[in-house]
Amino acid sequence: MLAIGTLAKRTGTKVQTIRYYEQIGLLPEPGRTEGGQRRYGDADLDRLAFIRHARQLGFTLEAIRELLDLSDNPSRSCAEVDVIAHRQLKEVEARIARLEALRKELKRMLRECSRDTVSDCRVLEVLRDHGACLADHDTGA
Amino acid sequence: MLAIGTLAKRTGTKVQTIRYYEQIGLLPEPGRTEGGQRRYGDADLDRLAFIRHARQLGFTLEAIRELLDLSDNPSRSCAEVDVIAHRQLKEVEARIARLEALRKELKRMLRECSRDTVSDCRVLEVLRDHGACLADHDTGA
DNA sequence: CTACAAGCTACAGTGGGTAGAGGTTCAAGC
DNA sequence: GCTTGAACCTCTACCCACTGTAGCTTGTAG
Repeated sequence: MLAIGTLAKRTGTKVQTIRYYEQIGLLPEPGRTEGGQRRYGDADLDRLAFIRHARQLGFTLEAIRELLDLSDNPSRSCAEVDVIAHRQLKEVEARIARLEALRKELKRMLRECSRDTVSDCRVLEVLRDHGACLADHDTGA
Repeated sequence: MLAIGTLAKRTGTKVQTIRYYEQIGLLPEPGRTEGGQRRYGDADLDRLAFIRHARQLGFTLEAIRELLDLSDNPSRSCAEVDVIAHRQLKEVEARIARLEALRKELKRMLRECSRDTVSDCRVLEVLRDHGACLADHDTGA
């Protein structure tokens, strides 16, 4: 049986984060020593490793909750997992597209900057006047 | 003079967000009607437009605060603005790189999925076992 | 003059944790 | 068996950048 600190080290998680996952019901309540300290088994280790890995791939805790539910029911269709992973892929791709647009505009701003005084700084000018901006980020909320 | 709702519409900002910006000192306290309602002028409109545009480019409110300070002192060196914009560019590029790695791994997972039952789902398998993962995301905290 | 949209303040909640205060327990060394 | 101190416990508050709600007041069009 592992103490919380050992589990933390093994999975590269902060101790507080483990308690947080327990609090929101992502990890089951573990057994306790007589003194009230948490003790974990191998199943907990696996589950936490799964969570951390999914987090590293950018899945939200809600998505991870779904994945864990599916994982606990081995007979259910893999298609449901597929849907979640696809959704995540789409989101990652959307974020990349958005960031690429930002990158482009930032580079353009910097390239055109005369590097003199603020009064004729191209960067500030672009920020002031959206019309001078070529990026296709939306002006709406 | 504009009421807060009009200013909100003109800049594509939520009313609450404008009040929030005032609260944290990003927008100056505007004049008020006798009844206590905020009224804004053109300077406020420009300042808020600047803030929103910088937000769309991913600048943090702290960075925007710095940019606004610089913008208010036209004689200062443009180089300081340059530093902030460069910092932002680096951050955007780092985030893109990270997301590209995630995208690659997600695609690989999905490509290899047999689409049968959960018990032999490749996606879950990869999540379970980091060793099966090719992505170079760090395993540490 | 009345209706009601739009404004006001104050506070709570979001996601995904992180940090600290103040107290208790475990395990190793003597 | 006793002491020490690292690691544990709970509880609360904080981070960013907002967003939403409750309960009330003000402005304006008809």
